[in-house]
Amino acid sequence: MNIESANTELYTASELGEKLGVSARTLRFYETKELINPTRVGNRRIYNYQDNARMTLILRGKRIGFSLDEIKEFLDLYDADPSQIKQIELLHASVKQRIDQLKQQQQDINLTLNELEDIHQATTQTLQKL
Amino acid sequence: MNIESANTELYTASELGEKLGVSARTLRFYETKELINPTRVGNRRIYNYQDNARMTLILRGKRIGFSLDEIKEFLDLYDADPSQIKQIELLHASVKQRIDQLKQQQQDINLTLNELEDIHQATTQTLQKL
DNA sequence: CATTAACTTGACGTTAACGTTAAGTTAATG
DNA sequence: CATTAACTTAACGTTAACGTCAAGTTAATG
Repeated sequence: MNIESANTELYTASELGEKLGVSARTLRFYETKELINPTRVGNRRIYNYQDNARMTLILRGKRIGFSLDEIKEFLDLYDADPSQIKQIELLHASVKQRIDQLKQQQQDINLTLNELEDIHQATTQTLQKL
Repeated sequence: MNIESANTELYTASELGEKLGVSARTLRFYETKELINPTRVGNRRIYNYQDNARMTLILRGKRIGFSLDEIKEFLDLYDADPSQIKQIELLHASVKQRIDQLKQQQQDINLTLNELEDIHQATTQTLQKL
């Protein structure tokens, strides 16, 4: 990375929380769960660009409906050491499982969306006739 | 509905639970939450085809990541009396909200699926080379 | 430099979604 | 018809994901 693109944005807990729409308590909680690990200056937490990115991933996982434990597994996959064959096989299997689960979820969402859009059309028409 | 298509399949709590992959306790719990309302014979619960269908909807909602309260709202929409204009407007608005939320979720899932499929390809290749 | 605002670590409280006994009731069967 | 298997309600237990004080510490500012 060259000097110009060096990313130096830093946040306190409440600042990052504000930016992401979560409480500072939530950030501390995620830290105890080892989902994030902000730098300390003294004993104050400082969140950098990567912490921000990691939190964004976490929140995406939450919107999908994953538990924090599942999200942690997920993140650990990214961090896993790929030099061990056993590790790769585990990774391979668990990634496959996730993919299948998400595809199931896509189907569920599509079914639900279809029904909701039918209802939406019907109500829209009914309201227009008034 | 004619006689031939009359659906007469009936289940006890544990039977339906077995069929759906949930415990009988879960069915009772959902009943206290007013998500389902099986017929009673004496004080034994009997679940019919419609209870089954309703449960299938509920479980789909859960897979999508909705809370039981959200699912109840959702089901109440289907049951809502569409004769009142105020009701229709409420329905219209809340359905729109759900649709938006589900579309956001689709995006989140697509992003996640793309990343996971990249990983899956990589691990597949690595394992094939051995 | 005194004070306030923002931070820190506990620790207890809360809600959701059930699991798990416990203690009694009913249906089925040898 | 006695017993067992499946049911019932009631009540307490558990885990996840934070919220909410409380009590102390540090940074910023008039």
